[in-house]
Amino acid sequence: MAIENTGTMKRKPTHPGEMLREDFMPDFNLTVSSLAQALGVSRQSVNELLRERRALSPEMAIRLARLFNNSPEFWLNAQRAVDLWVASQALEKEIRSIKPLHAA
Amino acid sequence: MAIENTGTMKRKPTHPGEMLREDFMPDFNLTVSSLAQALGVSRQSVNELLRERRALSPEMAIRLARLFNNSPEFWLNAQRAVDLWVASQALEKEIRSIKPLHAA
DNA sequence: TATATTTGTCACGCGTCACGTTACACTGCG
DNA sequence: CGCAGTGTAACGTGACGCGTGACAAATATA
Repeated sequence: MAIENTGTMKRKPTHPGEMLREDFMPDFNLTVSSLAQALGVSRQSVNELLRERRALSPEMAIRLARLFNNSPEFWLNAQRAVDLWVASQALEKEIRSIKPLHAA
Repeated sequence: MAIENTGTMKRKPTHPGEMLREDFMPDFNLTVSSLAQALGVSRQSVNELLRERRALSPEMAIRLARLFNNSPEFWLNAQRAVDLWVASQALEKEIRSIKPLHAA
């Protein structure tokens, strides 16, 4: 059963850049440059991703999944958790004014 | 078990706007205007979403989930499938040059 | 030690995109 | 006839992913 944590999470979820930096790059003996080259993107794209300055795009998810033999969904799940957390923080107040509907 | 279809899908997956237009709006007797008002966004945001001219943002997913009593993930799953499909089309050629790694 | 290569990071500009505002026809309904 | 509500097109804005070029520091090579 997947954990469907609907914005009620207390702490900011793990950014995909952290997973890359802490787990994948050490395990595969990769530097920023070698990873960028292996993915076919610029070093800056990888660099800013690792520093968590940008989000993981669907395109990047496909590249990573291909390189590390896992699914794009694996990477996008992590990114989505962050996006949802950030968005829920921003909407925290306004969301209360949206009143749930019941089917007609 | 969730269907993890990693970009090998033949047809373009269902856009969240179509789900809104075909299922939710009829079931809840909503117009573009009334839906926009209920969500607290402009009519154009809803309109362009329905016409599948823009993607469903995390913020919009939270609003929809609140209104219809389901999860943001429900909406973002649909959007992600579309994003992944589009991205995989664009990378179809280039992706082959990325060679999968094996753990060191 | 001196030179050359590689490393991580910054600054800049480009294209794309979600969003709000405004404005335009087209309907019904009194 | 007006008048309110419908769906949609055009415009500007801010945010963001990306590549290019440049830089200092670290590492390798002679």
